Amino acid sequence: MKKATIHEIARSLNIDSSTVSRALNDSPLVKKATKDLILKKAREMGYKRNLLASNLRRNKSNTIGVIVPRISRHFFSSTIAGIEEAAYKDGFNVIICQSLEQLNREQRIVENLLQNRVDGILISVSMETLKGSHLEQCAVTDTPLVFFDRHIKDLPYSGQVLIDDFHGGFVATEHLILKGCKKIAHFTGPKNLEIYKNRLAGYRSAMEEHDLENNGNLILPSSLMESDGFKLVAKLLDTVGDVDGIFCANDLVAIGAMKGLKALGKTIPDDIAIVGFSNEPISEIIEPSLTTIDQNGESIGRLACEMLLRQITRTDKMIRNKTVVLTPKLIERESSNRR
Amino acid sequence: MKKATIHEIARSLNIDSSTVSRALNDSPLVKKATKDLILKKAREMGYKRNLLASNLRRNKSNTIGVIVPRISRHFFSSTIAGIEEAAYKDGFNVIICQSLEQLNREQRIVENLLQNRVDGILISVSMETLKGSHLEQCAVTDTPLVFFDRHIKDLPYSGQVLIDDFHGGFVATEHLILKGCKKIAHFTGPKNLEIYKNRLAGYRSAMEEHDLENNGNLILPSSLMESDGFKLVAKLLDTVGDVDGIFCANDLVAIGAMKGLKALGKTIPDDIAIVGFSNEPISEIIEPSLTTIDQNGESIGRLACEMLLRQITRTDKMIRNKTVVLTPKLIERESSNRR
DNA sequence: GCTAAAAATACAATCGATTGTAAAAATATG
DNA sequence: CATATTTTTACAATCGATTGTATTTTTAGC
Repeated sequence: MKKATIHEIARSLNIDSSTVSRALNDSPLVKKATKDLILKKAREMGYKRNLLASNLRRNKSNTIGVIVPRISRHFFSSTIAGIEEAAYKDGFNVIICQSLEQLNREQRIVENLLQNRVDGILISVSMETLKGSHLEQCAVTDTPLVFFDRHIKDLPYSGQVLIDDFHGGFVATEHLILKGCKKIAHFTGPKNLEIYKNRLAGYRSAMEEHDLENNGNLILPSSLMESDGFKLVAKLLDTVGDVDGIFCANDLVAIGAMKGLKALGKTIPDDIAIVGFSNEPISEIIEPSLTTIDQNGESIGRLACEMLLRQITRTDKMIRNKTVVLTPKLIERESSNRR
Repeated sequence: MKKATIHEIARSLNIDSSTVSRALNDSPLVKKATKDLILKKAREMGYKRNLLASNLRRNKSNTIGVIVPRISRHFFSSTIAGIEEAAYKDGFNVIICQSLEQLNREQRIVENLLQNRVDGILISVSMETLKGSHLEQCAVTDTPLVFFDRHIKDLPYSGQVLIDDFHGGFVATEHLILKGCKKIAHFTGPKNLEIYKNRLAGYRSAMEEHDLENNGNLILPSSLMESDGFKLVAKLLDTVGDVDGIFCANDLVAIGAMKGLKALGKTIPDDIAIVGFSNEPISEIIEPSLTTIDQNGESIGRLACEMLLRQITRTDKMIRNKTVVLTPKLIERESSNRR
């Protein structure tokens, strides 16, 4: 069977391949009659443009790479939805990759995307990503890079779309305070990630503003797994007896905590009220339903993608180090609804 | 700044680019000393192989495309985990795409993957996919294709890795029967998809084998959304009063049904027992926890990918129309635990 | 030290599409 | 009808890497 390249088409019509190429790209340099002829023949021969060749020649792939820790996390799959929407609108393709929270996977992915000459990269870094040496390659190859949500500092050539985690942490904590909680603990995330540092800072700020104790005993580190939440409540109640509220760095930990508390015979929210973070779908379904902070993943994804596309098709000079911050919002549910 | 191609490296070392290429590919045709020299220079110049050019020339991309309805569905993200594991082992890259249950998106994705010259495609089709005309392109371009889970019939050139949905439906239904249910309804999925037809057939078979009524009133079609389950229970209890068990085609519908039943004042499992399908993580967390059927997504993904890779690197002739069937297993939880 | 064999490198074509420019064909102008 | 102008098509280089073959260099053997 023939391969069906523009050259095959050209040969079979006894014309030049450059004319075929132009016809297939609907160039005004080719007259209507010839175009029709070529298009018909192309269809007939089952022609399929070879994007490798085309991209190589044009030095442009019309493709952006997206790197997230895990596609199964609801927050990330909604950012991806937003990204794909924005990308599709401008005729760009999206390659989705997951680092599975591993730095070495993230490095391999970046390397591969750059080798495949994507036009730009959107990334939400892994928990293991402390610095961006592997991302500097993007600057070297002049590939625009935009962080969303989980970012790292000090990469001046990139843009970022973030949510105001400080505000989220503040609002979550203050909500518990307003519900009457006096001794509120915080289960935090990996301390190398800015977002968790900021949620923690928001917690601290709210506690201080209301003159509540927030010492080390009340702040327990987790690695964001459900099992962490389960174990941490036991530890917490062991060291600090009279906790009446917990703000968790994400919903999974919050759910683990709820299960742990139930196992310890505590009732939610009356003994201890809980607030999570992320508004995972499960937070609405469990019982009691979980009060949480919604981040609007789709907007984040859309905005990040739009920013990236602006850099790719930059009319003006490179827009460096631009930051957009979105404000998350509290979703009140039963887990904090104290009488 | 220079582009850093093999030609740049060659020029700066005053040797030929073919030698550089061979050195970078660790060919035995280049002696150690030159290799070292070239590698050093390449690193120094920040060389990055252009995979577009390489793949074009080699006519091979070392990449497979994966198409799933939605990456956020737990079952699919676990198949993807299995796929990536198997692909990585053989040095293949994976491009993940989601059809979002839309045929036209699925078509665009297939087209794009083929244009990008992936070495093979793994697909679990959308709900709208009734026939495989867009997939026939794979045969035309000689691109191996393997279905997993959601497949369509009559595409003889492809392989498939399925689960025994008939058995799953049978086991789920029989479980309810053994738990003492007499009038069991089934909320089914889109009837164009084989898997839902098979689950339904399994349900029917179990009911018949135990001489239980299974007429049309008991079989209600859903489009697999939580909201469907919620609405369907009301409808069901309206038309058929004394239902005491429901087997749902997936977990989401089951959860909707549970919520609907609670809203109607029914208790689970005592008034009505429920069984879902898929073992989504949420099924373990809700209360009562949901009895369901586990499909072992990771194995499916791994096996499908291995089958595809075998076709890509086919030693023997094309293995066509091979089918592997996995047996799903029942996970007993509270939603069916009648006294 | 000289030829034969082996090792290392250079040359050149190729993958498929794109694109600037030259050439040819069609049309317009006087 | 001859020339100028415009349209259409052909030629040829290019993107960056790979690879079969030819050539040169090195090593071996005597």
